[in-house]
Amino acid sequence: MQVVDVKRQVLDAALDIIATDGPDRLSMREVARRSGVSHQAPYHHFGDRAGIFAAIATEGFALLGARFARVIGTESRPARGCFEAYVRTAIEHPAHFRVMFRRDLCGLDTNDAARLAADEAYSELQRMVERTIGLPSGDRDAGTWATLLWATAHGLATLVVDGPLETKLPEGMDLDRHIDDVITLMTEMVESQAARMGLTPMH
Amino acid sequence: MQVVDVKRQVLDAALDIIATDGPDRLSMREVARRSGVSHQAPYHHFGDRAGIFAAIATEGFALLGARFARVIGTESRPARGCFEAYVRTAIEHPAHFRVMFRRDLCGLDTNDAARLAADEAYSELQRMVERTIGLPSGDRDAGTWATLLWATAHGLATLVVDGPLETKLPEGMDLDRHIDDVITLMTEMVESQAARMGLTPMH
DNA sequence: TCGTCATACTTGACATTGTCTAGTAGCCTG
DNA sequence: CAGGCTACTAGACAATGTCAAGTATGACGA
Repeated sequence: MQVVDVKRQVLDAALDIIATDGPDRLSMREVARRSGVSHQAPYHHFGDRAGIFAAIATEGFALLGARFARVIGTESRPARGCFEAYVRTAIEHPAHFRVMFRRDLCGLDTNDAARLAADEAYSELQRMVERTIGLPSGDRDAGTWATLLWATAHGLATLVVDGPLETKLPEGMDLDRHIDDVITLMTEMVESQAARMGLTPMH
Repeated sequence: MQVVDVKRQVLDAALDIIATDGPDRLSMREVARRSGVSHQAPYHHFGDRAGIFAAIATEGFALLGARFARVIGTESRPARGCFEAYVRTAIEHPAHFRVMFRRDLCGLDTNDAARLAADEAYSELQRMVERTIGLPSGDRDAGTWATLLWATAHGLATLVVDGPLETKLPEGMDLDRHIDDVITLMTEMVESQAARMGLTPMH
């Protein structure tokens, strides 16, 4: 029996480094040092550097997917819920978010677990879009809508997490409020455009 | 007189590495090797690793700014032109784009030249938004619109350049065509929403 | 013509890194 | 108690970012 869960501890140390210094500054030896184990212990659990990032990405996609699932169950306006889930996950778990879409870091092309988790979250997203827009997934336009909503949510989350938005904020303006305004505007547009196109989103 | 412009050559070698292997795999010694100079020559021109990234970011923002300026002069529907300029710059200069918004890489907070170029491009973007939406820059909503359009363009460009979009494409669908569809949909929505709000975008 | 000074490099050294190889200590199963 | 598995530790290696110190070349003022 182990006194502590080394694997979890290594992961948390990694998340800590990523959150403060960025993923590029993460070194295997540093996480080992912070976890109080030898410089090879992390390799045992994660294989290599990319393995740690893959594990973090997997965890991140699980968080996002769970949030989506919750929204589908409760939210009366899925478009709003969709945006909020995406952006809030990014804000609450910036270290995860910074890694999740970086294929170069976590070897998303070769790591099956990470790709599977990403696919899972994307399916959830697509289901949200179908609900929001009222188009069957087979429809050609469904893909266009999905990409548009995904791009907006992803762009907003990226701009917030990476920082450029904060510096461009009109003075005296609260960031959370601003994000809320943007989401509201987009939601309004999406809903009335869908209505104009004769689609029947479930409210 | 130098036979070749070492600085330019180093920059091109760096761009080449970034485009094929990603920014994280860029090593100072490798660019030096490819440029046929000593491992310290790049340091002379760029100070440190972040200096190379900052130079690339500066170049990227200049490219983007120039494209924006051109659109403002010619395009009759600025919203469309804005999106296309952003996304096409990203597609045509993926190595630049991958670096431009990575503060952690290029030390955007400390490097004045890079920040200046970014601000310049952002001002251009803001001017585009004002033209598109027909709101004076002082208006509280102008900031909301600016962020929304920026986020959508940025998200779309990111999803394209980083790859996830291509793998999620409906089968038999052309990527360029798909991007065009997404931009068309968003442009339509933006224009009719602006009209509904009683704004007078210049066409 | 000479000394000075800046520019554009080169060479050498050092600590730190990712990762390979080779262990070892404890536990479970037969 | 033998054999094998898990969870590590220890040592070594090439490659990296960067500091420090050198050198060659050209411009410029006295």
